[in-house]
Amino acid sequence: MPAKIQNFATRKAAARRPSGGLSALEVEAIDLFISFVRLLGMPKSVGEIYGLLFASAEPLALDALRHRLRMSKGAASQGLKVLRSFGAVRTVYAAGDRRDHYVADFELSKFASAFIKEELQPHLDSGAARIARMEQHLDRLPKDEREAAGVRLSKLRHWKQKGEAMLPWLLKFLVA
Amino acid sequence: MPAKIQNFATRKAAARRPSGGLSALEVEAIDLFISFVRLLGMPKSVGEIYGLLFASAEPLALDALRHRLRMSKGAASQGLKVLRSFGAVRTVYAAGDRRDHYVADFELSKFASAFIKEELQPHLDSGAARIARMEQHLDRLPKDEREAAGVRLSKLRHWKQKGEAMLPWLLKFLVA
DNA sequence: CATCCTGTTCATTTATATTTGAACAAATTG
DNA sequence: CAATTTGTTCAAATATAAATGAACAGGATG
Repeated sequence: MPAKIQNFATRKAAARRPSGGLSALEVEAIDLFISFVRLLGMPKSVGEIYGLLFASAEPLALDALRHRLRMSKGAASQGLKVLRSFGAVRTVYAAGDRRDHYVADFELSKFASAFIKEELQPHLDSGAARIARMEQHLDRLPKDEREAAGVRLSKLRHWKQKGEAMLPWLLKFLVA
Repeated sequence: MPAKIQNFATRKAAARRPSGGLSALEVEAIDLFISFVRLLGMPKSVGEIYGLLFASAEPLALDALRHRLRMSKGAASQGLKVLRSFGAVRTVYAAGDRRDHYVADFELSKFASAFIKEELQPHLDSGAARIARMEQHLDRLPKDEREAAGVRLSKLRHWKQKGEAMLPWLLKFLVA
């Protein structure tokens, strides 16, 4: 019986969907978010899912996403997992339906802070550790090479410091 | 005759190069820059080359890079081309040697502004174009859907504005 | 409690990105 | 100007990332 309602809605909307079940507006949104998530190093499927949820007025279940995006079960499940993990997407209750229905959270900052926490911060940390190790090696260098290497190391420390100074600012800027 | 000098230097330094021709310090620098360039979406080979040049006191020719990094001719040539293209590396004159000798430029901002110019800016531009197209589509939507879609579009405009505001600031911060 | 429904996991397949090396071009040398 | 050196390009090979779909787990449903 819910199937009937869904069929009706689907048929009605189909008139505005030239490209295989997606409206022009949806396609633009999906493209936009694909290129956005790729910039952050995430798989395309994550962008597709978020893009469609962003464009959709109603919450969508995993199966609806699957069918409209022509995407495998696995990719949809994984993509939603990622999006849930940093709160870019959340489930809403749908009476009399035990599937999870998803809506997009509109805060850009969800993506930004996930990226900072999962990508930038770890890189800065491992960079700092490496610089520390390089300082150890410096001591064991013959004095003629030590000076040149020391100049380079101080450059690295300067960059690290800059990166560390930037992160909190960036976060504040994007979340605000 | 230059070959003899190089041989001597190579043999002398070999004592401090446990891992196949590279000193511990060099390996750390290379690792550091590999992860840095990967973050910017560049191939690993670019990080290897820059890392070794960064660590080296003397300018290195393409063949020297090739051999020490055990990298193909093609990859070394391509990598240097990329690095040259945004000024992360430059050639220095070496008397009586017709090969190009490369040194690392120490300005982090070279990477940063290349990334902004080649990645961020184009994404922002294409995003802006897409938002404009979406506004066109909006007009052709039935009025009941237009409102919901309008709210979403205004979110997108807000993000775009934020991105555009951030870029100049970011650039200034990193170049300074 | 057997069956159906929903979603997850993961080995395999497919797609994409990177590297290799041989062919080539250009410049230099004797 | 033939031979050599240096570097580039690009088609093919390789390595890496992502998507697929079948097997599975758990929870609802009758």
